[in-house]
Amino acid sequence: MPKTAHKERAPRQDNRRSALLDAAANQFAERGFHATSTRELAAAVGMLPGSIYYHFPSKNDLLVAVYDEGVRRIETAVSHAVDGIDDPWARLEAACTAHLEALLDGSAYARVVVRVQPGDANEADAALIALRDRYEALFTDLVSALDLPDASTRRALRLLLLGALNWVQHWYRPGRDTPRTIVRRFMGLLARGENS
Amino acid sequence: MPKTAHKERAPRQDNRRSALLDAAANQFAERGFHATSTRELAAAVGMLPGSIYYHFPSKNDLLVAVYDEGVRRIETAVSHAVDGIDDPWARLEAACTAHLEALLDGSAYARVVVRVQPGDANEADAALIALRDRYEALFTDLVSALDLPDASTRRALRLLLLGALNWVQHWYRPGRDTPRTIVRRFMGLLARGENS
DNA sequence: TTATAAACCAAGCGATCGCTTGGTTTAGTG
DNA sequence: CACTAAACCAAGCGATCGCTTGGTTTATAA
Repeated sequence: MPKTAHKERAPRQDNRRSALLDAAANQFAERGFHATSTRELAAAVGMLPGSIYYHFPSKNDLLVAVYDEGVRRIETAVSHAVDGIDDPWARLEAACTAHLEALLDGSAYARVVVRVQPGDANEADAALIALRDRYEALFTDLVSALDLPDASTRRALRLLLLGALNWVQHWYRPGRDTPRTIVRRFMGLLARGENS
Repeated sequence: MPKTAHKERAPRQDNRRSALLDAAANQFAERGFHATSTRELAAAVGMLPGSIYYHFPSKNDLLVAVYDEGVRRIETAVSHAVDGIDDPWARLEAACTAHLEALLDGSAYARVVVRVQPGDANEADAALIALRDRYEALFTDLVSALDLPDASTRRALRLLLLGALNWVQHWYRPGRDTPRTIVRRFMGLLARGENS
């Protein structure tokens, strides 16, 4: 007996799942995961608290969804930024600028990736770490294209840069330096082999 | 009429305030501020939840006390580390190593300073930021002793280093590199004027 | 030894937490 | 139009939250 051909119906247009995801990104980025309640999120999109659980099985899963989208957006921005550039150092600088712009000018999704720390969502930690590792592999490639002496130096440069960049949101003030000039200053501090 | 000479009695020896502070430092460092409940803290030192409020007026104030102690310990470690060293770059490197050792090998107090972010404790934010600024002024001095072209370069170096160092706890694994070698690699990546 | 304040205990208050359950409305499909 | 599943609402459950209040024990100074 043939299994019934079960056609899945498409989502409706008044679906507020994306609005809910946006609200979660904003709240998680600004107030942190634990400080944000499901009732606040529901109120932000004009629905009742229980309705959240039609779209996501738990608050943890909602965080993972936001985090995933955040990683995806940064990856996209960085990939586009380095596209068409040949010089390895110029590629790295373009990537850093895109990374920083995503964190500072960009959407709240990107900020969640940096703000939420391991341990904030106990059971979802593995998923978050895997996502972050996937993104940082992109930087591993960019650094490996440079002319550096050994692997430990490449690793140190990658971690130095990512750390410095992710920390910027702790002291950044919108009116002052742009992401571009910040990255330019940071790169100017580095010793590029025999200095260009 | 003379005001009654009111002699304040000294604290008793079985005072568990410091044990409570230690427990708070550990929990805040490992699980974050919001994820730690006052009941957990009380249980960790073997007292009842309400007894906390004899020592501290609120959970926020407890955080500020831990944070203050954390800043104090890092300041002490860094000050001792640079003591007796003359060369400005060597002083900066020693300071970075001490800073990193405090974060990684050191007590949980130091980790709280880096883990807890603005917005985690709404009303105590100002106090936390003031404490962190006080500490970072120490680095401002160290960097200003270097022979660097202008103020923006000094500022960039300070923020680059502090960012990279504070981010280390996200990827550090105790078995591998020591704080000393990590700092040495970081400093090796920097362009020191006309390279020594 | 006695008075006093330090250092807690015991019990619980009101609020809020994440989440569940059963029903209702509504948009899309045949 | 009839039907079905998507997308919610309405109401509240049990648990946990930070914190309070009134009483009890105990170390210390006089």
